[in-house]
Amino acid sequence: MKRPTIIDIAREVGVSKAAVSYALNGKGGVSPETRERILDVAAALGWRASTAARALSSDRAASVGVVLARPPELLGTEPFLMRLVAGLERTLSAYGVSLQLALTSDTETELATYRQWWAERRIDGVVLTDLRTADPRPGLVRELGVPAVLFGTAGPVPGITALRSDDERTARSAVAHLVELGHRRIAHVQGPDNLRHTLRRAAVLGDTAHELAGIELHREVGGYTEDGGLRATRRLLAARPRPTAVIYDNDVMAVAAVAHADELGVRIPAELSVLAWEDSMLCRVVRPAVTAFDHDVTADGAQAARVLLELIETGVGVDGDLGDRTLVVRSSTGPA
Amino acid sequence: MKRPTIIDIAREVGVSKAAVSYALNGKGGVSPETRERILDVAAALGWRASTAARALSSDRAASVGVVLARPPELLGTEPFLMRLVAGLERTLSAYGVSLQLALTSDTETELATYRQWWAERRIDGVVLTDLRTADPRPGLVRELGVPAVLFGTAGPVPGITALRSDDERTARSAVAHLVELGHRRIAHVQGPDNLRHTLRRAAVLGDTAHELAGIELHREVGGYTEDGGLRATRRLLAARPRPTAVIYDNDVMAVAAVAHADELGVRIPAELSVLAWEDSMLCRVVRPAVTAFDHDVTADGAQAARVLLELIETGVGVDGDLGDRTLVVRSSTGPA
DNA sequence: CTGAAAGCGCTTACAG
DNA sequence: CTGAAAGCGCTTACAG
Repeated sequence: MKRPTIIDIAREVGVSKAAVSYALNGKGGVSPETRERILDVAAALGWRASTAARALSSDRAASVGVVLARPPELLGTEPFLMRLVAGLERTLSAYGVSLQLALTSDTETELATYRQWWAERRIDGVVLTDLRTADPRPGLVRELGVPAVLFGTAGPVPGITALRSDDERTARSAVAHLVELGHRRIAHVQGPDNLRHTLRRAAVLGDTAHELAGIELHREVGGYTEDGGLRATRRLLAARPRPTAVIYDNDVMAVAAVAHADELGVRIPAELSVLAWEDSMLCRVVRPAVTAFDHDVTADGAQAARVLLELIETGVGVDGDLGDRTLVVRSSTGPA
Repeated sequence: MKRPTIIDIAREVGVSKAAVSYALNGKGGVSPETRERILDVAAALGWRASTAARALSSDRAASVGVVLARPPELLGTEPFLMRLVAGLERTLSAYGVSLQLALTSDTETELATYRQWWAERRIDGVVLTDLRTADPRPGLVRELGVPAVLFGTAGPVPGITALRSDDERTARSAVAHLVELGHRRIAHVQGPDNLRHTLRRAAVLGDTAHELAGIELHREVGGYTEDGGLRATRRLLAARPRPTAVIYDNDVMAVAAVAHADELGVRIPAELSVLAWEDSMLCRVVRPAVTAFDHDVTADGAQAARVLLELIETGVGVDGDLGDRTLVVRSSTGPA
């Protein structure tokens, strides 16, 4: 019941608590035999360093924070988020670092959370996702001096460690697939307009379509939600000439379109091919099943964790590249 | 950059740091004017108590832990988990308590995590989900003295605070719906055999079926996964006489059956009615859409957080009841 | 009502 | 290689 401290160990072994601390942390200043006895006693007592005490004296919280900023209705729906968290947590826990998780839907709260965590010395660093246009967060973490890793950016970000995702490659793969099927009127239903990577994708898709087939992309904003995706689809189906294929920025919007094809008055894929930027069980269970990009989110999360831990440890962050996406062709895409 | 401490405040205001501490914590021993000046200065400096220091002196980590023990492939798929986390986190953060999250797939690691968190004084309490048969966790938290709340039990658990879910009510609603449609051969595809609530549901469903229609339930173990659900469905379709309706313990298994009805060689609902114990977007987007039980997971999570915080604060935990489930009838259930 | 002091459990220069 | 000591930033009895 009473949790043991290094004083208990010191008493048991008959040395000073400093010696115990040195031994436990693998530093010099203790003879090999003494060290071994100390480690034995510590193990026997089930001792583990109090994070509070360690944090106070070494200024390390042994904890890393993530804020997921998503509208509540999407939190349970997008499998992506939980997989990312899983990847982060697995790696962090292997290094004895714990994960603090917060969920918010507005930027105000998110910023306040970072400030609070840092001021309370709860965390040693953060992972930032979903970089927005005019995003206040990079500025904030720079101001506070919080070690931060940006997850999934288009390119390097001044002063912050970034993990890039190769949107050009994905865009090329998506457009090539549709163009090969004969599509020339292609639309893109994007996520929220204030997310940088969604704008980036729109730009890259536009360029690629132009390059590969000399065509312009029709663009609609869907905002990631079922409802937004549905409304965007209605708008683009009303356009003349009407697109014959759509690239959706996530699984939720693409699947919403497929599930409501009847009400939308469109046959998929006969009249409209549907492709999703993100795969999940949703894409697999609707009919027709949705052609989508698979990728190893958990591995990406693990990489983010490693880069952040290194940044915290050494003070220098190394930019990296997230894993590539692979197109899984299913029945929702067909000849134009 | 330099994070302010109570010493900075004390110096600024011209009082002792004890006075600052009293004022900040709303205790007596400080005159109203002094208190106000202290609070003003603290706010101006952006001061927040170091959780490490506070934890060390008051033995409170201001943090609560949750371990989600699920096979990796289910982590991103079951929306339930993220919603539960969301409910917990919202409430905790309102009280300045943070959430430590760990994801594991085996009991060993899970137990080790609780031990470690407690030994390191990282948490003040835990929420336990998915109580298993012969579950070692209640014994462990009792042994360690960790305040714990059990989420979703059938009844009270000796020595631990429990939040009950009314499975009788849900079972009655499910069976009544199917019986009214004329079904007499009903099957139950349950979750993993080692989960106590899944066994409990099986028992309660069996009793209810007997009571309402004088029938026996066919039982299969599906294990919550797509694949397990599919295999269980194959088995029960091979039975003679064959069931005409199935109650699945979660959305994933029910939806897997609907999505693969063709391969299974069964028409839903004409030949087989399908009902899911848990609702999600998955149930809404497959065709036919799946009749399922909706409930407010986020509210349940919030309740768990409140009960746990109270237990930590006062030392006494008050058992409670989770919210009820409502049957959302869709197209996957029809006349026998 | 207020202040000086000890203590929470570690880490880490600093002398021996 | 080892030990005594200060310090991290709070809280809280304990005297005044």
